[in-house]
Amino acid sequence: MADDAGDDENRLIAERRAKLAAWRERAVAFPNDFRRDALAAQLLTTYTDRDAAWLETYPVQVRVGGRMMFKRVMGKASFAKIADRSGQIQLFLQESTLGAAYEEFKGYDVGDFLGAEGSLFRTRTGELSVRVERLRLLAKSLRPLPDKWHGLADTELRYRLRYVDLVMNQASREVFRTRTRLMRYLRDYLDALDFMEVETPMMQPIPGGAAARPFKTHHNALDLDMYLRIAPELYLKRLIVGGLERVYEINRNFRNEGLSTQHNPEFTMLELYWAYTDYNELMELIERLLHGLADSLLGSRRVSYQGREYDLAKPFRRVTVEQAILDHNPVLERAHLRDVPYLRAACERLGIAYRESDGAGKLQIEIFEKTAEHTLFDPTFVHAYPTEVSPLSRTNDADPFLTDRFELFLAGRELANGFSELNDPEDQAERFRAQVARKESGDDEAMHYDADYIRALEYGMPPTAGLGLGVDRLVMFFTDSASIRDVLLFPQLRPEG
RNA sequence: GGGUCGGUAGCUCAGUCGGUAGAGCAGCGCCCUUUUAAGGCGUUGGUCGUGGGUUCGAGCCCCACCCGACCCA
Repeated sequence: MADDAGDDENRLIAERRAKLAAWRERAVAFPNDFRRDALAAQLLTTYTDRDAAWLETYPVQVRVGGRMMFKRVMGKASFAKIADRSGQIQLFLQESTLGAAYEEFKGYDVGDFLGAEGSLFRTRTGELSVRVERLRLLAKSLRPLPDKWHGLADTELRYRLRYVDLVMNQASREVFRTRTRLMRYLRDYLDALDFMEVETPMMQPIPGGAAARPFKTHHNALDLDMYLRIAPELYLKRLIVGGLERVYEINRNFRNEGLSTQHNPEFTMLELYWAYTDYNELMELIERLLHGLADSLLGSRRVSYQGREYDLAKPFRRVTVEQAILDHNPVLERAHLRDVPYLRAACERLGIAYRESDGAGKLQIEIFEKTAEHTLFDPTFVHAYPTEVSPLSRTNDADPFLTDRFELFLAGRELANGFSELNDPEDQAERFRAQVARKESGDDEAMHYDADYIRALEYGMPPTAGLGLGVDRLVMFFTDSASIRDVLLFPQLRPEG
């Protein structure tokens, strides 16, 4: 195997290889004819109330299998524990019943996969165990597992050797179980509201739907440059044009940006589009959704995250962008919040770099992000976003400087972004042209002009509201994880040196 | 990109003032038929992240780089 070229073929591995080579001489080394009839946790639960006497009177024969996590040889009898997907159960092995197989067992290593058949009993200390009558080696492990007491603690190794992390760390397995349950809940919730789950292109000729730098790739047969999507938004709204009315997609987006505890180049978003509603209804939807998630995942609406208590049962606070800026910048005056020179001066005081082409809306958002965003711990809907930074959002009827848009902040981070959709094709075309102008002035996160999307809008899109929700951040919150890498099975890391 | 901290045996970690690289677990050998981080006796195992430098002598001091964690931009 390629991975062994120059690998640390140390003595521990060499010893196990020698055992495997010897084992191949006298048996099918990797058999696949053993079948289990029970799981560890299932047995522990089922017989929890059965004492030693009962188990002697009514023998229960079981076949269990799993990875040996523990091995203790005491002369002519031994204990071992095997782990299956449900948990661990102890095996008790005796030379007197196993004969030659007992000698073989003494050569097995922690990490090996075993299949065992026998009857349940309780040890002197009351632990439910299997008195093994037949034992088989199902698969040899060549590499030693980490210390059984300390486990795998090194953060880097936990990410790089996730398979070992999952073997050793119950807490890690639990995070990913919760992640799966959370995604299941999102789907069930939306399906019950008659939403339709769809899949749209991840490879796009024009990357759209967000302000971000894309990954670029190339299709050879078409000789076409393509991009990994930064958002599915423009495709999902084409489906609203097509009459599907309620659609959602849960899948990966790709953004060619830095790595951090909050950012992975590929991350999971839920986007949903809901015709004949507006952004106010989305805020209500997301509040109910978070209630349901808390109830379902934790059984409580009080959530402890990174040492801080959150009460999701309280109504989420609502504040406009401009009010949030004023709250955190007492020196600024409302009357001047849309004056470009005034805002530029404020940016300079705050050490915020800006472009000549930045208007009042863009400058406002820069100030908001620098001064207010990280302070928004309790769930907070910030709404009334400037039109300038919301090229896909519907303009507010009363104040065209603003759009009908909100973002939800939780634990000092953006969690969701929603708005009433811009379904006026002429307004949208104008917004795209403004984005292209920004791009030409050097903003490489500005959007492209998507002519097919304009064409779709020209066929007519019903009034609609749309929401994007960062699933990884949601999982972080509900699993009390500090880093996005803790909730991704295989986070992006630099290649091994 | 900047700052702080870290990288020593398979794993978890010590390593004093610069003076022969250590422990526990795992492994190997022996003893042990109800263990619970079992116990007893013995024992193997090191590119001290990488490359330079200073020094009689570097895990330790200096420089550069690699990888990671955290904070900041």
